[in-house]
Amino acid sequence: MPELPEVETMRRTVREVEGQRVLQVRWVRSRFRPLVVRPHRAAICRTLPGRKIQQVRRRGKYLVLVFDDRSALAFHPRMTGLVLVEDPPDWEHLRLELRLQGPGPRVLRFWDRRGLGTLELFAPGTWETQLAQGRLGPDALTISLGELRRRVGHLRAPVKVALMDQQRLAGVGNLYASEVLFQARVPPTLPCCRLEPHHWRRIHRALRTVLEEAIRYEGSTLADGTYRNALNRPGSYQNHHRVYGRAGQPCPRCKTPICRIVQAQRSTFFCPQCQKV
DNA sequence: CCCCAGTCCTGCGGGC
DNA sequence: TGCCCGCAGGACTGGG
Repeated sequence: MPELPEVETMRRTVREVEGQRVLQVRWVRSRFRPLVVRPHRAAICRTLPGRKIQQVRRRGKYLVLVFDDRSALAFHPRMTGLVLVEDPPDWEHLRLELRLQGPGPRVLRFWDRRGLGTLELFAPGTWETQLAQGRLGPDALTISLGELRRRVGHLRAPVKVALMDQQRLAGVGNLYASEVLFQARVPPTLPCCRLEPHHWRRIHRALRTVLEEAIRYEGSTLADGTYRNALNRPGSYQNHHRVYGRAGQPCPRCKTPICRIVQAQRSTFFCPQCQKV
């Protein structure tokens, strides 16, 4: 579930590790399948100890620790992963601890209940070309209108499905795709290539307003309670969702019941009245 | 290039 | 009470 607003909130709350030095890498064994690590654990154990954490960055849904030798460690939380400097929700799903030295937090943890999250080490000076430019599209928070149209405007895919393609624009997942399209008053099923310029202007504006609003509320913590920022605090944007998870409830704009449909095997929520062509 | 279905994983809640 | 099943979905894979 962590999408751009949740990972950005993680970044802001984990920034106090900047300037700290890594003392030790500790892989936590459990009954669950081991954490997926690229290229492999030995490389991380060899590289990290002694390195100073220079910056904590975010790109799309990835959180990136950039070290003093320009090597970088990217956390990808996927569905249930958390990066924490406080105690985790439980101890049995703790996957990794970095022991830290310095005036700030003593430890940085990666916790993941479902184990879909990944960890990836990048050689010095390579993370931006490999991850940020290679694998991901421009960040959804800062993408320009022209770039948005150039990257998705020609597709026959439904606009909601296209907005979630991380190679085209990075950071929007299932929850915020529905919220953005409601805010933009664009039907989620409309093929990208049938959208008009005014649709793209509204989508571009809604990307900024919805994602920034969600960041202000520190992201969404759904009913399962999983999502927490690095200080183990839940978000509150779930109290401001207009359509996500609200099937059958009245649209906040026109009171028409919100619809739920399935697109690309995922739930989409929208208002059939407000979101018309 | 494009698009779709299947897969990974764990916890939870409904049905019986 | 216990068990089975479906569901949640990000990103990757393989097929057409």
